[in-house]
Amino acid sequence: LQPKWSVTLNDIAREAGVNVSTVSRALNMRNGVRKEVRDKVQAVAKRLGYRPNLIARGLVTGRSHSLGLLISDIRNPFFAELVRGAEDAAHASGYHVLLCNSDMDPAKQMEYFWSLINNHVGGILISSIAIFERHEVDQIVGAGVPVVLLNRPKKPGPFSTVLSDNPKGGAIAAEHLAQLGHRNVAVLAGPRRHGNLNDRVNGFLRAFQSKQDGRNALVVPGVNTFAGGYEMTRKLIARKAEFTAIFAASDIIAFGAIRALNEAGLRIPDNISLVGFDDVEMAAIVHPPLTTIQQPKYEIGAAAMEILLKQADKKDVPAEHRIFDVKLIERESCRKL
Amino acid sequence: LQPKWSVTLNDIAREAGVNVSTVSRALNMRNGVRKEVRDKVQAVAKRLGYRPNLIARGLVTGRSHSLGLLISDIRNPFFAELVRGAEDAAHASGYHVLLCNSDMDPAKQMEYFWSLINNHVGGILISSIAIFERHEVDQIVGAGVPVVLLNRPKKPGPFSTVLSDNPKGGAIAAEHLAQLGHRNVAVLAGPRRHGNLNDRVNGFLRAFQSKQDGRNALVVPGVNTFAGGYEMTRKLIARKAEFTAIFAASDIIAFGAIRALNEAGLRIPDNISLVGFDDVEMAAIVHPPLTTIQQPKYEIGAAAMEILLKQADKKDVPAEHRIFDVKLIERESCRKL
DNA sequence: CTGAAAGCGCTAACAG
DNA sequence: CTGTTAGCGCTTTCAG
Repeated sequence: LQPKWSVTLNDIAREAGVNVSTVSRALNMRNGVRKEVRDKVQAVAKRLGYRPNLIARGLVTGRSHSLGLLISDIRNPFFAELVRGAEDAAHASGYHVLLCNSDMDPAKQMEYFWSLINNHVGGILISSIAIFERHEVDQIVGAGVPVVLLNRPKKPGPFSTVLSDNPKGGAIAAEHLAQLGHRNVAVLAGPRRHGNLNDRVNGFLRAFQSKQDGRNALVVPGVNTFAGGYEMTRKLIARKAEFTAIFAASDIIAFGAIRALNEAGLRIPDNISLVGFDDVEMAAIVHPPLTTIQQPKYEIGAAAMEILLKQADKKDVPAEHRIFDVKLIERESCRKL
Repeated sequence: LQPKWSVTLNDIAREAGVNVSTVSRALNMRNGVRKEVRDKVQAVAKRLGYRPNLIARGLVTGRSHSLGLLISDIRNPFFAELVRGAEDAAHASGYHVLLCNSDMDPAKQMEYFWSLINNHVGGILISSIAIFERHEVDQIVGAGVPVVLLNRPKKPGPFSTVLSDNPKGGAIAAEHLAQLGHRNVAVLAGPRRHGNLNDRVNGFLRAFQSKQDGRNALVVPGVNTFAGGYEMTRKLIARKAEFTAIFAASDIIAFGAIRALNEAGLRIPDNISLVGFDDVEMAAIVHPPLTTIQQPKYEIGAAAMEILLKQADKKDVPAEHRIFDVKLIERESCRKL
């Protein structure tokens, strides 16, 4: 049907008997074009099925139409929710998102970062690992692209941050378990260097041990996945640790714990109480329905993207910081001792 | 630190005292450059912190470095798994993926499609809706970009397809339920025009009703989400339909059904047996663990992407078709009548 | 209001 | 082997 792969401004210009620049102006609705020729140009464009090449446009304007989304694994439902919020916000502003899964691997993360830079994204949303090395921070800053971090507390510096009140969430979980009479609790902490998760367990520990009446928290590190939660719990059981409750630093870890507990013949909450963190959709339908700390995942993703959009393709927009509140969702995975 | 935003081939050329084209050749490791100057150029590039502008390169080579991923909702764990497979495959070939959530909305889908075209992606993987209108097919073909479909059976035509054997999966589910003695089963079918889901229920219906001994299947349409499964099941209960088992066309629908059943005081599998489709990770840990049809989601995504990569930025590569096998995973959500 | 020309950063002929 | 030139498709001066 079409001889050429795609039709360009030049094709329209020739067909309409005007100059390319006029076509450009006409199509971009700039004023400074007689209505008469503008209509004609637009008619020709339509007839030829013109599609603007945004890549070419971006090259000259210096503005991109895409943002990077650097997370650890989209299969984690927490990230799926977050990414959806971010994508919706980006789409509303006419931007695309490039999805990158780093698996918490610092090398892979930096590789993706530079690759995004090479593709001239307007900004990058990062939620893939907790802590950057100093030289990594320097590199990122040097790249000159706006960055929003979703995994570390606000810090003076060039990066915007948005996150939920993780320490408070941990504290709420501790209060809850303490109130139910639990004195020995295992905390499934996740990776040692994971900012959000660490904040949660630190918040938990501080609150739980504040009252010095023989409370005991046993923290076990691991991977922030279903398999990770499963493994941590199995280890716990194998080593015959004494505990009546578990605080999992994320729901996905809690789900793994449920599986391990079930396999070991331990019943929730009869033998072991369990509280998670995130309140992903599935938390309500696992068995038993999981008591957990809720944080607004979609909103966090959307808010982060909105900040990024403000900064994208601009310079010297100041960093911005937002913290979202958390709350306890009581379901059926905890019992009074 | 750097006065300019980013360093270009020109900067290197000036600094190294050679021509841009020489720099280009040297950096791209093309032969035809004396080792001596190549080393010098590369040294300068490194010192200046050169980053190739892939956007500009793409403009001249006509090749892109990104592919579109057009799905309905990343929050659906099935898609998350699929997307992860696709992204890994793309990344292995140096491509990025643009994630688009269409929510099964045909208009939104076409909007995304054109937007991807305007951004000159090398190909598009579509799994967001079942059936295209004729004019939509024409548009997509006319856009001249390779497309792999994940949601409709192989058809003679320009589109590659990869999917699992949905009819067989449905049939297996039917056999299983029939063998357990169920005669009245409700099937939670999902959207009427959803290719994969329709194939599953048709496969189910054909197998279930083949033996003419008074078997009865009641199919109820709805949305392919957790909320959708919940709603369909509530409707079923409200209308006091008679059934001893449910076949849900997807796990996510099954999860919604579990919630509705629980709320209604119906126990699984004591009162109602339930079988799903997909075998997402959560299927193993909901209560009770869900009997379901397994399909290789990650592999499907990866295979689709590999086909797309073969076709990306090339023309006249023939369409390719792959079908993946499915199998029954027996867990604890069904009982013998 | 419109055309001509320059150029974004890069590659790809074509000469030398 | 290397420099010169042209041009990808588009926007944006700058003249007219």
